[in-house]
Amino acid sequence: MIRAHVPDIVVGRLPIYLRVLNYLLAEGRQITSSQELGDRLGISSAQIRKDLSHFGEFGKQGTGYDVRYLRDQIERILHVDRDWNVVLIGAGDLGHALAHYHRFAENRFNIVGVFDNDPNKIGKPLGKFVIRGMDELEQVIREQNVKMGIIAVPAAAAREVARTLIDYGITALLNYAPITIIAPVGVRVQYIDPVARLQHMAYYIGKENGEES
Amino acid sequence: MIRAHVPDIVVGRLPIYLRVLNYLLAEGRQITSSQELGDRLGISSAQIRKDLSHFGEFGKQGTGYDVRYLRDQIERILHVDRDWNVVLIGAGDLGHALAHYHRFAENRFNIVGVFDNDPNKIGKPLGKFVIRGMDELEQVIREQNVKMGIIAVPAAAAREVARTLIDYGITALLNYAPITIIAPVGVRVQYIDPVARLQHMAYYIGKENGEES
DNA sequence: TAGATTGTTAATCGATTAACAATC
DNA sequence: TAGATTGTTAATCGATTAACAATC
Repeated sequence: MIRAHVPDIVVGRLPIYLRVLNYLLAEGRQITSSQELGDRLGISSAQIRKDLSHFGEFGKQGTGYDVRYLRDQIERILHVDRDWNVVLIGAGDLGHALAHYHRFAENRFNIVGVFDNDPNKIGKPLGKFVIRGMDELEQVIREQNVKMGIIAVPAAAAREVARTLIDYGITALLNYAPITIIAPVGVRVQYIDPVARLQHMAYYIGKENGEES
Repeated sequence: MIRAHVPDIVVGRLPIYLRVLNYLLAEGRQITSSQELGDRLGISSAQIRKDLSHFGEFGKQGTGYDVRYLRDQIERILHVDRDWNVVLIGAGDLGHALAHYHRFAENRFNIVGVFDNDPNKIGKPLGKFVIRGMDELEQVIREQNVKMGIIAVPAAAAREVARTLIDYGITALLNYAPITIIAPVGVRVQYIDPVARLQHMAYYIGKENGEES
């Protein structure tokens, strides 16, 4: 049965399923089960079966799932069975690490340009890239049909960068700056904030050290 | 009224509230409201009031919240009104960026050591640190009362690193490697996976480009 | 006082889990 | 066939929202 509307939280788990399936494949496994996947991910088998049921039927009763088939299906569902071009804005330390991060290309997210507004950086090499000025951004986005952008600039510049990217047609933003981006409908934003994650965990550690909140 | 049990999802939003309160403070604002906070964060004012109600009463009817007071209270609740020592494992590109990431120290998360198992890296400088061997890890954790660890090693090494950190008494892991860590109770794990985030968004972009799932 | 906004309750909405018929 | 595991239903659990009395 195919879904009317898939909860976003379910979509967000598919990349994790994809990852564990790729590991199973690398181990040479041909068949798996919702139980095994759940054990590896620390979630219930029921949740995995329920999540998958939003998209179709992928297993066989009594047997389980063909690892490669399920992997391929999830890639198709997520639309990651193709290349995606991505622009990276910000050529500081973070931009440097992201420009070198091999997992993007391994997963078919191809960075097609690194941009910065610092005249001292423009024209300089960064890994296999040459840092470009923001004046070239629109052209690259349009010519390479870029839909995804990574924001790796300081907080003070991030809102303006987001606005520019959206103006130029970007509809998915991965934002490393510690600001909330209020985007128009049709534009997705995901946040990466390691400080917020540490703060989240600090709540629990502090508690266990015997203090009330 | 003080809570029996605060949902984890509520705790996870406190760092975001903290962030916007700090921005308001930097703008010189003295008073705010759940409405204003919600507008800035793209969530409902009701949710903010409900979230805060798990921890006490922080506002005044008819007036709103004192920005500084609420900020201080949330810092106290999250236990981020103090320094936390953190170890960083992995001195590759990612470790390099993290070692330079000023927001950790600005938010009182102090990296007290950078570790790697590569003999060619051990002893080399990395920003203000000197890369140390894994044999020094236990001593640093115990002497500096470290409870938090950041994992920035390749996937193949990450599980073993996590196990070691937990053995040495770490109870909060920020994991950048694309693996799931099954940790014992009392140990928290947070994940940073930019590829998973891009894949999550690819689902929606692909759809809008006119394809079924 | 009049106006505004909180804190809280109750209703709604949504996600997870348990259980099991279907079936490989 | 017997055993195993899926896909799905219904029940449970939890989170969000709406509404408003309390009150500054």
